[in-house]
Amino acid sequence: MTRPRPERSAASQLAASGRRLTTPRKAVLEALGRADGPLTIEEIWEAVPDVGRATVFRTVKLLLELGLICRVVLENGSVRYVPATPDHHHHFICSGCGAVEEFQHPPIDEAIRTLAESAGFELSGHAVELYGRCRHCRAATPD
Amino acid sequence: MTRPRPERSAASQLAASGRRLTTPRKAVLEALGRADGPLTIEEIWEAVPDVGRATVFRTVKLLLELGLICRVVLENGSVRYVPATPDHHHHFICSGCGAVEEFQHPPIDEAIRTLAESAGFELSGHAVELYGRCRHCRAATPD
DNA sequence: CACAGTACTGAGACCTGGTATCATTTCGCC
DNA sequence: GGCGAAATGATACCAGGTCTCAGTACTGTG
Repeated sequence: MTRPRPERSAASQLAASGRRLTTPRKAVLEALGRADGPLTIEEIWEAVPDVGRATVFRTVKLLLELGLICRVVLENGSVRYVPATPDHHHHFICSGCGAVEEFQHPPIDEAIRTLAESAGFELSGHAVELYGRCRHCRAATPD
Repeated sequence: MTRPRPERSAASQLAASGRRLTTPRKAVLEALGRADGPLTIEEIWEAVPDVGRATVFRTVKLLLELGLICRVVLENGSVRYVPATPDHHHHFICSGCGAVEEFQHPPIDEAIRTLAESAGFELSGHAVELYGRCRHCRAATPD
């Protein structure tokens, strides 16, 4: 098996700060991996019986800090979570099916950097979220 | 007086949908205008005595819908509000002083449009927020 | 293996931001 | 002035999230 296993990096990332990859943590990570869309905390909790609500919150917070999962803010302000690719990326959120696609697009980052520089800002981070309808939903119900 | 008064447009915008520019609404709008940074709901409420909490929430929601104010999501997820310019714009949020600057930068929008098109997305909207330190704060405490 | 120390957990109380309800008030218009 | 719609304030309520705490699981050291 040469395929990288997510647990592997999760475990080592946690270990690096004296944390452990426990059963509940593994379960939350797997639940997010199984899902075919972003989940709310509530949905994660339902997908993970035998794990307390507080633990789900704690775990999600921890995984966020470690960059193992990613918070997605929908257009209406509600938040959901998806497993993250470690690289810098942005999200496209489909209002039809709720799917979230990650994308990278250097021109956007480049434009942002240029702007910040010319305005004298020192960037520490940025968030870009796109809202609309994906190929699938457009094909299903074209205007 | 040729200078456009915000109340003017607010009143007409409201009237367009059968709404009224009442005392509490004017007060909320003015409180946001007086502030030199984005306010939380709580701060708005404190700045506006004699207005009920529920009314503040209702008013903010309404003003948002009308585009008269703008929601700003901070890096930690908390939300604040600033009076909006009616044009499409993005935000730069300073982690030092909390100031929010609006900016327009066509290259960013252009890059986003290009990306969406090539991926087959139908865009309905997008959010871009930049986080970092502004000129002032950099000057005050340079690294 | 025993033991000590730390990380972690579940249950539930709690806190906080926001909404729903409803009787009352305000405003625009006739 | 009087009518009806819009708006309001008080308050009860709900949901998302945190805190506390007693107990459990794991790690490593002798």
